[in-house]
Amino acid sequence: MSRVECRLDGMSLRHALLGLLSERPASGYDLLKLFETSLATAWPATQSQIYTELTKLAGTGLITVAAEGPRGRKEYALTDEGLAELRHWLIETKPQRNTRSDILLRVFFLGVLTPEQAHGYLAELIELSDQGYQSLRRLEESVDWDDGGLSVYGRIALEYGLRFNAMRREWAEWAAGQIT
Amino acid sequence: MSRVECRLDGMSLRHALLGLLSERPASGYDLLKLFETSLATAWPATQSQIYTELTKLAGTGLITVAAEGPRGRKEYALTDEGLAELRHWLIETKPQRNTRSDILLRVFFLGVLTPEQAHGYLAELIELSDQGYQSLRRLEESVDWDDGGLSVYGRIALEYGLRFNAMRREWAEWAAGQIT
DNA sequence: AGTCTACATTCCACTCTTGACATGTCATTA
DNA sequence: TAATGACATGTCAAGAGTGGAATGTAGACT
Repeated sequence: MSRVECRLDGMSLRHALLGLLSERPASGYDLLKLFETSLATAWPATQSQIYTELTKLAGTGLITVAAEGPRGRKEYALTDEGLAELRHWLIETKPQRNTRSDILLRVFFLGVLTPEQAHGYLAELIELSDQGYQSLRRLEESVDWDDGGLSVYGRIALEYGLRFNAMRREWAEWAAGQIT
Repeated sequence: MSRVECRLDGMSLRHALLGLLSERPASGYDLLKLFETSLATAWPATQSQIYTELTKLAGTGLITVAAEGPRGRKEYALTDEGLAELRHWLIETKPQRNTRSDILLRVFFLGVLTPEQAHGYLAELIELSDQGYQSLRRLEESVDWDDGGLSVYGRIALEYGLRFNAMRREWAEWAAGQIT
């Protein structure tokens, strides 16, 4: 009740799991698959990370083991406390952390390469952006957009990815033109 | 010479430092300031991280203490080995790591909020993007673009930031329209 | 009956990153 | 001369994230 929880800024993985469980109960394995498909672009996570965090979340009562299945399968479900925590995370305006981009970081130092090599790097970026764009288009076609609550906002997140890749491609083309 | 260096994927901070030192020698303090200004958008780093990494880099011979100054100031300079490592990092096509974005992650779960609250979140994003854009515009005006090698590619990186923030603003406005 | 694939979890060792704490010096200016 | 602010470095604990190894079960197909 009156526990003093010194909530830190990070812990987005925790909230990603709560968010996915807010839709429907799922096992660690299910969640891993969901991360690989829907959340991969926003917040990639590995198997070991997910299972570790699930154990912690169950320990603090934000989720519970709702059912046990065939192969030692544990199906987790969100508790009321967990939903409250998820809402808190979404509403309480946590100043969002700066994103890191090693792609952009490299750009700063392209001056140590020859112009040809720099062009090569930008060409790679263009290809990468194209691939990202195409892969999202394929995802768009394969997903059933009449699904759950994730579908509305999942579609919005996907649009972000499309626009981002398009933007990056155009920028890289422009940048290539800037290098004599 | 024939050391077998099992280079891992990450360690971008290391290369960010090598990159900055490729321009001119600098102290930890100088580098901290450079991170705050030029590299802040691409790869934020804290003081403790920078000093720790500088010590490590000096230990492995990628940089050296070129001079000592007034207040225990140690001026580091890139060695030939360090330059080689920087070039290696830039050229050897390391598949770039996925970026994490808690901003985008939240979007997936806006369904647990009311439409009004979701609109509120998107409005925050619009404001954030505007602020980012304006702040980069101000940086653009304050920087001497006839400076060193960083200026050409620094300008290109800055353009990336401008386009990114503009894209995100437009996307958030579009997204707000998608929510009934 | 044997084999293969998908399902399913746990543990470990390591690096990266953050945020705070701790310490001290030089130059300016009030 | 005393205070202040910019300069300058170092250390530590804890959380976040990576990558791999180890283990085993259920179902489907041959």
